[in-house]
Amino acid sequence: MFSSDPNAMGMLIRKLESIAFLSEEERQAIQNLPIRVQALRARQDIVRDGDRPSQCCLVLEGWAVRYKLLSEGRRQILSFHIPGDIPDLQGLHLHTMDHSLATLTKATVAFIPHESLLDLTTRYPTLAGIFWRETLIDAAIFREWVTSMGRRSACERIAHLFCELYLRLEAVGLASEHRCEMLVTQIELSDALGLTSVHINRVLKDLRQRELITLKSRNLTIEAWNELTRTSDFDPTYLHQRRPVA
Amino acid sequence: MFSSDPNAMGMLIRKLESIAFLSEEERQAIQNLPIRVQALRARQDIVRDGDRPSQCCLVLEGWAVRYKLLSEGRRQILSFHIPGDIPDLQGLHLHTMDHSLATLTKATVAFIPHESLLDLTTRYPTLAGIFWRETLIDAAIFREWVTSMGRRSACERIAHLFCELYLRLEAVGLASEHRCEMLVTQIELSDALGLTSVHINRVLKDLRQRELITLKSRNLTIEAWNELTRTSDFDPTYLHQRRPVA
DNA sequence: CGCGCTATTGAGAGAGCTCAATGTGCGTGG
DNA sequence: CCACGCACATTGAGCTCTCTCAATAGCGCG
Repeated sequence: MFSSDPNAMGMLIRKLESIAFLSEEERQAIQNLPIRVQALRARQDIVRDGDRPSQCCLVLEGWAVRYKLLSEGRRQILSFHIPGDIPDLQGLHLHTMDHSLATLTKATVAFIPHESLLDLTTRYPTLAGIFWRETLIDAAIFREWVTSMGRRSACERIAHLFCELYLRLEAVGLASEHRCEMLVTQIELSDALGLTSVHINRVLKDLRQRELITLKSRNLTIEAWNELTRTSDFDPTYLHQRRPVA
Repeated sequence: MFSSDPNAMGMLIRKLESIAFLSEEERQAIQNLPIRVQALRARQDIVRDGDRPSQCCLVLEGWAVRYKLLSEGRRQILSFHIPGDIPDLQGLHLHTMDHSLATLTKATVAFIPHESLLDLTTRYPTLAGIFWRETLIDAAIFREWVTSMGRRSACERIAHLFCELYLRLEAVGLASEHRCEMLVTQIELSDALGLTSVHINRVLKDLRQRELITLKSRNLTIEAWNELTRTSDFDPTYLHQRRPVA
C-alpha cells in the first residue's frame, strides 16, 4: 500500500515547479514522502464537510472538486482540481473540513499523512514556504472567483473560467496550443459559476457561434485566446505562475 | 518612526489567540517586531493591484477592504478587515499584489517589514504555522463568500455577512451582546455582495421589518441571532475560531 | 448652515431562472 | 456487435429577482 513511487510524485513536483524553484535536495525529499495510491470512481467523496482528516490528497489522474451543500439541494462548487493539485492542503493547519472534496471523473489519488508533510516543512523551511505559497495561490483563485460571481456576467464568467483552467492545465503539461480536456458537465459548470445548467447551455452556444471556443465531447479549443481574455477581463497574474505565459 | 509599541501588537496577539494558542515566548517575539505606525484617512489606498510590497499592513483601528477593479467602473470588494487583521499577509509568499487594499474609515495601521516576519517564522516554526493558519482562514472566508455569491439570495447574503462580521468583531473584543459597529455604506455592501446599493437598501428594509436586525447610523444590532443564522444558512465552522461561540 | 455623499423610494426593464419537452451520446449487457 | 437505458445537452415559453434610471430626502462634516 505505502510506497515511494517516483512517477506519482513527479506530478506534484511538476506542479510545485510551476510556482516556485525546487532544489535537487527538495525534490528528493518530496520523492521520499510516503504515499498510499488509490483509484477512485467518478463522483466519489474523498473527504466530507465536518471531517477531521489526518492525511492530504494529491490528485494524480483525473479531476476533483471541492464543494459545499446548502439547504434545498443547492450546491456550490468551490474549485476544480487537476493532477498535481493537493486540494485539501489546508488540512495541515485547519483541522476541521468546512467543505467536501470529491472526484469528478474516474481518478487516481495519493494520500500523504499530515505528519509526513509537517515533518517535511520542519526539515525544509523553504519547502514549507512553497506549500504555504501553494495555499495562498488557492486563495488568490478564490478571490478571482468572488470577483467573477459578484461582478461578471454569465458569459464573462464562463470565458474567464476556461482561461484559468487552460493555463493551469498547461502549467503541468496537460494542455498546449489552446486545447485541453474540460472534464466537466454543464451541470457542474453551473454549480461552480452560480448559474443554471440551462443558462450555461445557452451561453456556450453563443460562445461557439461567436467562434471564440469549440467544445465537443469534453474537448475544449480556445479559438481566439486574445478575444476570450479581453471579453472576460482575464489577467493571469492571480495564478502567480513562475514564468509569464504568452 | 520605528517602535515596539506593546499596545499596537496587543491587537495582533488578541487576534492570533482567537485562532491558536500562543506561548509567552511567542507573544514576546511578536511584541518585539519592529513596526511603523501610521494614521490614514478614510478611503485611502494602502497597497495597489500590481504592487510588490516589502511590508505587511496590520490594522490597529478602523476598517479596511481588499478590492479589485474591473472594466466599466465595476468594483468587487473581496474582504472586510477589522483591527487585528493583516490583510496583505499573503505578500510574504506572493510577491505581486493581485488586488488592492484600502481603508474604509479613518484608520491606524502598523507596517511590519516582510523580512522581520520571515525571520520570525524561521525562528519560531510554531508561529509560522499560526500565520499560515491565519491565511488559510482567510481562504476559508473566501470559500464562504463564493458560496454566498453563487447560491444565496440577496437577503441570505446580507444576513450571512452580518453574522460573519459580528463573530469576527466579537473574537477580538470589539462586539458583544449581538451589537457591533458596521462601518460600511450600502454602496460598499453592494460591491462586496455583488448587488446594487438600491437592492441592498430594499433588503435591509425587509430585514428591519421582520425585526431580525436594527441598523442605524453604523450601529448594528442582531435582534434575532438564531433566526438570522437559520435564514442565512450560517455555520461558524468556516471561521475556525478557537473556542466555539454561543 | 450649506454642500456632498448616502439613503430611500418608485417605475420599468432585463439577465438569468423555472418548468417542461425532446434530442443525443455513451456505457453496459445480452 | 447491437440495443437499451440513463444521464447529459438542447430548446422553448413564461416568470422573477435584481438592475437601471431617476428623483427626493437626510445626515454628517467642514
